Amino acid sequence: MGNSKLYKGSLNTIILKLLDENGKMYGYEITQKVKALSGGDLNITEGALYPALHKLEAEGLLEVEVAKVDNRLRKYYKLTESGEKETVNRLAELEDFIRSMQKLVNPNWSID
Amino acid sequence: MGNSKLYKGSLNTIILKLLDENGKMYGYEITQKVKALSGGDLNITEGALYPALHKLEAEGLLEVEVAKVDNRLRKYYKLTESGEKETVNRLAELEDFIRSMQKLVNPNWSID
DNA sequence: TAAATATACATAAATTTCTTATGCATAAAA
DNA sequence: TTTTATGCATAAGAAATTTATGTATATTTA
Repeated sequence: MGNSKLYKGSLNTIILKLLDENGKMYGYEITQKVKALSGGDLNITEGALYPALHKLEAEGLLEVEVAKVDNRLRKYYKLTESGEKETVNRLAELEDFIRSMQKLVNPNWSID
Repeated sequence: MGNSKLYKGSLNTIILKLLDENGKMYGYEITQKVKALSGGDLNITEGALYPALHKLEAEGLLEVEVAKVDNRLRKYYKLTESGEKETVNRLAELEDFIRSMQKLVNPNWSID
């Protein structure tokens, strides 16, 4: 990411969850969505995003569908069945992480 | 860490906050404290902890005091003045991260 | 009492994940 | 017509970690 607001490892979880919500998305679309949802706060760099997408695909969590729109290439990614299961795990891990951090660094925080 | 529950970058924040709460701690004590507070969920590996402590010290955020207890060496770390200020910043960043993840992956979570 | 575990530090090699810097190409806007 | 936006990609380097060791003393267990 362009700034220091995200912890390493969280990018994959973001990608998986966005795909889970939106069915299918292409790389550039993901960067814009993250920027929009975070109010311009978070910038996913291409150097981080594309390798991450390729790796998730190599792991069998995503599958690709190439399309040509306005004479420009797009690679639509969507979750595989295995990817959907893994998304559930990753989100649970994120919740665990947040709860752990809550206990460790701030007993005043909590998750609803 | 020995598990996949922690996002990279969070270790420093954990160390700073624990020292802020407990005044002074030594490395092994930190690993045990994290294990206890997380219910055995989180394991800080020595390979991650000691280099992190050395780096925080080199940055001037921690200072060391060596002690010998039961004929065994202990290195007590505590926050410097600069370390106390930085702890506030790191905790704020962690809050920002959690709020960002909340918006991105689960609109149902919130921080009190 | 010998062996295993706990306490306590440390570092080095490899891996993962990210940033920064490029590169290519087309479309739209200034 | 030059800049910005759209859209992909990779390579070099940095940062934080894992995994694998190494050393040493104290305590527990078989």
